[in-house]
Amino acid sequence: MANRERLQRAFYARDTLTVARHLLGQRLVRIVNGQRLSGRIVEVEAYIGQGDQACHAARGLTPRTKVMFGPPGFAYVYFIYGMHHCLNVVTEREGFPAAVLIRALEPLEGLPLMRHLRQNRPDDKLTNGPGKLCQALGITREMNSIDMVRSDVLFIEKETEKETEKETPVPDEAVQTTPRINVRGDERALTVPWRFLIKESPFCSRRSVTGKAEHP
DNA sequence: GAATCGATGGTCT
DNA sequence: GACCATCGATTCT
Repeated sequence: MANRERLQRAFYARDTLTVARHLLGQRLVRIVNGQRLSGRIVEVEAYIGQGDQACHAARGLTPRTKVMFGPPGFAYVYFIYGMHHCLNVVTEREGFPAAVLIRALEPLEGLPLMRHLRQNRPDDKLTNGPGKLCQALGITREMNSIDMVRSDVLFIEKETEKETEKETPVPDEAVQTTPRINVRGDERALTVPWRFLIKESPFCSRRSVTGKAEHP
């Protein structure tokens, strides 16, 4: 297999919505004991600055949110509900707290180990949620503040479409945006369409938001 | 399919 | 002591 190109600092050092949109289709890679575990990113959410009440950094710099105020391309991993971890990638310039939460993957490499880490749940439920994908890839708080541009254990590889050498492997027609899942805050935080997903992917955490289920 | 609820511990007031 | 960017089981329609 050819060596894939990794996403560089400049990719992350942009407007958070742009980064979120273009993370769709890219490949998240985790190396465990020399083994590759990876998945295609199919769902993300943007958390942007102190004006965003749903953003952990809304209340300013604390020990926990410190990474979000740092340079782009670093991992922000937090522990929640006493049992789950969630993975973000820091975006924008140093000093401006923002990040993209990785919410779901389509499993690509290392399925046997992922199944083991996920107690043999069905393949379409291995990584279809932010807590689940961290469990499947063995991502914990120990990886908080890792530089994903330089790390040998956690990084994102560029997926280029063979035919068209566009920046994104996912065309606009395949992308859907919705409000973010399970956030608290003011009206703006609850309604702003900062969740991005690949419409037809069966590996997203949910298909629509409090929406009527279209039934086929 | 949708709504409800318990588990469980770090973070911040 | 309240809150929580979740998950999975249970209990409904």
